[in-house]
Amino acid sequence: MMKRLGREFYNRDSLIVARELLGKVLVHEIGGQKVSARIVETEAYRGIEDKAAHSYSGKRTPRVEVMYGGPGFSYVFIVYGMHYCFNVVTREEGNPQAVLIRAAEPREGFELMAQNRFKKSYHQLNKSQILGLTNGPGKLCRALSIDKSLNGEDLCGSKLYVEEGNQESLSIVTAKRVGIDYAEEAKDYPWRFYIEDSKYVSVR
DNA sequence: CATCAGATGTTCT
DNA sequence: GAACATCTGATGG
Repeated sequence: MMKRLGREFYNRDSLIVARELLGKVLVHEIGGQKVSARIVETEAYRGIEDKAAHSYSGKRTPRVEVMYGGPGFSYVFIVYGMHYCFNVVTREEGNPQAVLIRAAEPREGFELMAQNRFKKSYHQLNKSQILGLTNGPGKLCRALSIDKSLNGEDLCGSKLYVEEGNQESLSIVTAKRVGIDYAEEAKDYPWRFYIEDSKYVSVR
């Protein structure tokens, strides 16, 4: 049984949390079932001063409200009208930062993930479907049954949380964030991180 | 393989 | 109306 990350882990700058989440395991327990995946790709969104962040310039709408709360809660929103994105809220109350979880490697609950993504049994999936289970922010949410009902969920609880992975040494790649062409100079900031040798990274 | 249209909730214009 | 922290299926190489 691995240790669950506590409140203080999340109460730091998004750039630190984004790096340190790599290799950790995202867990969702639903009705006795446990689904989990090893985080391999993240992006930091640094709040008020980050033109790519939903909370840029202190913008405050019902959607982003949870980003203004304390650290260690989930921020789930809908992108392009049909997909969910899962973030962990970082920094103290009033400082609206977050880390987007972009990709992960399936670890437990393969059957449920296969059903959620393809309405098929895991052993019926081809290679490309297996690699496509959780290699993107929307896919990951679908596979792990993460939707808007989990917006604002306490990640220090026992339903949706992150736990330590094995203490391996990772080769981390730093890159530009994805899908934020509108963000002017911020679109080029190197605030995306991924594990170099993972097959589940969304884009290279 | 690559490219592209189409799906559509929330926010902003 | 338009744009968006995306994915899928169709079409052509």
